[in-house]
Amino acid sequence: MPAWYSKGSGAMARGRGRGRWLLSTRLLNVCLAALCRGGSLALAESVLVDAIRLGLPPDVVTYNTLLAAHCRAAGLEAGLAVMRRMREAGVEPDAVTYNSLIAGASRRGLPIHALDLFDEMLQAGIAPDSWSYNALMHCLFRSGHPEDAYGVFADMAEKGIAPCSTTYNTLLDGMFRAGYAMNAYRMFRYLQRAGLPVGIVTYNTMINGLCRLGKVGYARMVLSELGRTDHAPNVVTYTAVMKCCFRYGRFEQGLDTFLSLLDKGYISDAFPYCTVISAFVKKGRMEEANTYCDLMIKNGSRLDSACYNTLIHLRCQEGKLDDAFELVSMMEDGGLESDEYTFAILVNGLCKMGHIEAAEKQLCYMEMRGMHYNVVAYNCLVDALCKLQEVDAAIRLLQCMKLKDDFTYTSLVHGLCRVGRYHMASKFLRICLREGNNVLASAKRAVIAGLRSSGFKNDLRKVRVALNMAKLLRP
DNA sequence: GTAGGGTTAG
Repeated sequence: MPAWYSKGSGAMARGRGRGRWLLSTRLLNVCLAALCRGGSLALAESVLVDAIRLGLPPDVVTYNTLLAAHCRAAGLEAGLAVMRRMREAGVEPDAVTYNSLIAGASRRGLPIHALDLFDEMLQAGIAPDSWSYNALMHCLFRSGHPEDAYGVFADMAEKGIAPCSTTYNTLLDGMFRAGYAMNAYRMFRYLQRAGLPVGIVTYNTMINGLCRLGKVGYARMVLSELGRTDHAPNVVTYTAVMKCCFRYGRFEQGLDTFLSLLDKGYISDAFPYCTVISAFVKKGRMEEANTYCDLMIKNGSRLDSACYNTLIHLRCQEGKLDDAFELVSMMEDGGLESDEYTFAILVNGLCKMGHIEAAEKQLCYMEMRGMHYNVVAYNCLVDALCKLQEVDAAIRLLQCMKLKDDFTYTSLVHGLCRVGRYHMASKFLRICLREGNNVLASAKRAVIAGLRSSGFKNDLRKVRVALNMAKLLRP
């Protein structure tokens, strides 16, 4: 050992040594974070292998970075695999590790997993921070458990963890999703009055929530209020506005919004492209949809599963099923999972091309993969059977569906009316109303007109009573 | 490492 090293300054030298390692691990982490952000996960993994080979020790931040990226790209399982790897390497998970996993569970709509992870965290003696509570609350709201989400908020207050702007924004978003638009609106006003944090995310949450629930007048008001503040509207604001235009039949206005974003170079990711592509697909303007697909790909931002779903939907609607399935393989080979949207899009595409058996197989495959019950995919098949006048097959399918909604019954009621089975249609309409569901006004009109023309007076009376009852009971 | 915008069916 050289004299300068041992000469009374061992601690300092070791300290300096440790400092050097810290710096290098930090550099490694920065490098991995950049690679993960750019979507080069495989490269990030190989950099980690090289670092370990060079004797550079990865720390908890290294693993947390990789874990978050894997979780985002391939789901919770992939994140859990990284946690196992870090434990094997002797690095113990911390609050950040668990927060990322809970966020991963949230993205996949897995509230039970999120709750289990939160418990596991407590068991391991890792104190949850405000991010843990925010992520858990977010997961519960998004998966349709608003009461439990409020419970988490109360728990947070009880533990003395101060809510931050994210907490309030998550609450606002959750209220909208649970259908409590007015409560959200009141809370927004309360935040303003009380001087609590109200930023661009808050405004965007309000505008989007109001638009989604059809309260376009209120949304306009909040948007013009935003114009009078110091907060600049951003690409998120405009994407929400665009979507609202498309939804309420103002196609040209939506397209103009998109084009001005494009013109000013504001489009930094694929979100606005997906909105405008699917609006073109809905209009049947496939050529323009393809033009913007090319632009989106050329734009160079990483394509995630929602982008792939948009492209797959376009191919399906063009009748190019082989290309659509090719895209599914491409996304899965790239480490992205197909999700409930992918399956609904495929089932819909198969039905549209008349491949009913293949659509049924796709539904079975979905169950085999252990995916969540997919009401949209089932509705596509119900609708296709009705359109083919196979209403008995549609009824059989409906009877084994775990969950039915307005779409299910609208398709069936329309289908039954189309083949002149008005008595059966009125029966299902009443079942639907009794279950708290509803059908489109056009379906109600079809049943009433049919019953009237074929002289089913008793059924007509029962349907009218049921419709009036439902109207009284609805908020 | 958490919050806001995008993708499916009548």
